[in-house]
Amino acid sequence: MVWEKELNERKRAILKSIIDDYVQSAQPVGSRTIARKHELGLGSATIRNEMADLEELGYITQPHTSAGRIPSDKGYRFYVENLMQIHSLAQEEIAKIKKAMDDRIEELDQLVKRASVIISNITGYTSVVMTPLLTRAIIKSVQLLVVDDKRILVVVVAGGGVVQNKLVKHDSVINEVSLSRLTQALNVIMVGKTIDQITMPMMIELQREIQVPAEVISPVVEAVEDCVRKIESTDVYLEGITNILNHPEFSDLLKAREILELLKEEDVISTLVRSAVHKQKFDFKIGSENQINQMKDLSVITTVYGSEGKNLGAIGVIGPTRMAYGKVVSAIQYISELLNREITRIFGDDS
Amino acid sequence: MVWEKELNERKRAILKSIIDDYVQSAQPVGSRTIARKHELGLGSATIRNEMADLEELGYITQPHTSAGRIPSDKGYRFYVENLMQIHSLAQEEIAKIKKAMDDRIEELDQLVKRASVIISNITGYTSVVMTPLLTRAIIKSVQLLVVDDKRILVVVVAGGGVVQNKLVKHDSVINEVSLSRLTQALNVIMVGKTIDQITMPMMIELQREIQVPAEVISPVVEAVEDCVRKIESTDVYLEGITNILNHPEFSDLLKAREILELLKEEDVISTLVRSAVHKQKFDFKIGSENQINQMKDLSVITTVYGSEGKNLGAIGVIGPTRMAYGKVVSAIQYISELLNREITRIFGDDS
DNA sequence: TGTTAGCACTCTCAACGGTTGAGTGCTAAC
DNA sequence: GTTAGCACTCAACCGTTGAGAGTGCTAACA
Repeated sequence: MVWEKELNERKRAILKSIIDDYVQSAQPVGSRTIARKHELGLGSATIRNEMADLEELGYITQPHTSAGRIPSDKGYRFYVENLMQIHSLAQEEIAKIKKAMDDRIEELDQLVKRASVIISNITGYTSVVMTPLLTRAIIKSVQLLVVDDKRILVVVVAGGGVVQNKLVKHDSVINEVSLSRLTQALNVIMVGKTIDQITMPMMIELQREIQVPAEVISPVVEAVEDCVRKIESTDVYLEGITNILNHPEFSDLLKAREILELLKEEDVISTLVRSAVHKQKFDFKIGSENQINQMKDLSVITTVYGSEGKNLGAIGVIGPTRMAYGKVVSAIQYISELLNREITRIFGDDS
Repeated sequence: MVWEKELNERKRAILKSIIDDYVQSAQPVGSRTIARKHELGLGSATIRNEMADLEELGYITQPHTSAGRIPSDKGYRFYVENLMQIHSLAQEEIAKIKKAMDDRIEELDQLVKRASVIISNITGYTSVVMTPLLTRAIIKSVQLLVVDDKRILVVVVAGGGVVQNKLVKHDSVINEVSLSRLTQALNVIMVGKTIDQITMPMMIELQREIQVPAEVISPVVEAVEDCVRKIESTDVYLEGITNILNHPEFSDLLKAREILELLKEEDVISTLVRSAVHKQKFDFKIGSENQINQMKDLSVITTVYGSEGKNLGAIGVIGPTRMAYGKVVSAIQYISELLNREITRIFGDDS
């Protein structure tokens, strides 16, 4: 915090007033407005002088001469680090969240998606969530179920009780007995291991020992791999994309569309959120701090979630730089805590 | 078709020209434009007279005096029923579709969603799809897998190889043997039946016979019911919602947002599409033919899909009334045929 | 030395009014 | 029945203008 010295109490108060006002009104805020609305006990001329200083220091800018001031990215940055008030959620909001989180969801992915929906609803911005990152999942059990004579359902259960399944189609005739033998053999080989601990020789061995045609074994093994891949993979979801349109900075349709197109680019959002998972606690990316040029008017706030000190993913919101940071932070905080509790509940005593 | 008598060849040609032009340009089209662009061998004054007639008959309207004409809903209706040309897709479009449909998907829901994505891509409109309606699904097998000592995975396979699973949590200790006994008993009761053929007495009987605590049985049975419900339930998905913004009629942000809000209302879309499933072939809902007031500038084109003469659901597009009907119809037709083929493949010889 | 009132100046925005151009309806001639 | 010609209408464009908000600067005051 090099800047801290730079700004005395009064400048801070004024900067805070400017930002609070601007966030609320979306209009450049002038000296008179501040003198009137916020009780700083100062005349507008004094504030004018201070504002000139703040502008020189780069915390605020003027869209044009004779307009009020708006915060710069640097201003917002200072705000979130030093000035922002995190007012706790309103009682009715808490009730709303609790209600939405009410039904017990046992699946991890469903759970985080639900949390994302709630954040989007409460904040009125677009929320973003990364599904749990379960690297090197340990296989706990593999099951094969006969669906019909042409199809087998492969079910893989991994550590933490995460389940994936996949249908495989084959053209051989296969009876229950040999299938259950295959199931057993697969379990012997795979249980307790991660997918990359399972080597080719093992599979060849398997193929040799079991009297099941290769046309069945190889798609089944592939399906197991697929399932593990799905378990280990993380996706990034956005909720409430159209909330973007609710904010006047995007009332220009061209801009709005540009943003919407951008948000559809999975990988952009993905890298954005993924970087957050290594941080602790809250991570702010304000305006041009996002490398991407089209995002220079957007901010991303994320926090990590997980269980027992282990980060599993990140969750947060995307909105205009002119965002109600305090409110958003408190919402994310509250919901991510609920989420953590739920994850601990279902993930529980498990590795 | 009462109207058919109303319009002679020339009026039809002019109406078609107006619509074709307007769909392409989004501008009211004047008599001179038609006289020039389309070779009808008529002067603009003649066309002017005919247009006056067409207006009186309600096929076209004038946004204001001294502007060109735009088609009315009645005009579009006549167009799709009598005038529209269905030009087959371009070679590259076919290639694109084939490529996108390339990977074999075995899950029904995934498949129709994929088809929806393709339609949205090809047409540039928002596509809508209703997932397969499998009423009174016949249970083909129920499996219970131990995930860990607190959780059981319930897997239900229904007719057509549709699979659903659900995790259930319980607090009892239960061993493999009694679980497999429960599995067997469940199968004896349920296989070959629909969910509403399974009665309370059966379950009580089950509970009495098997030495498995009620704390386990009842959540398991509930989970089975849940799975069946999920199998039988249909959802409606939209793809490419933001495509709406690509059309000038929604360049008014207020209008655009209204539409986007509307499309978020699941039940609106749901009832819209659901009504289509009882039709045969294509169904057009043009502008105010949609009962909902906010949809008076939107058209919905749907067709049914299914396997072997059995309708499973509907798929189509939502776009502005000023839509390239011909192109959309050909795209939907082509893709739904592909979809039908795939469904027949995976659904196959099954009830 | 810090604060403030006053004033001239700047810039946006909305309203106004004239002009342009596309398109119509009507009439009269072919 | 068809068409050329003409007067008329109306939205869109554009430059002008005045109001309003806000600034920077200066001079006076505590």
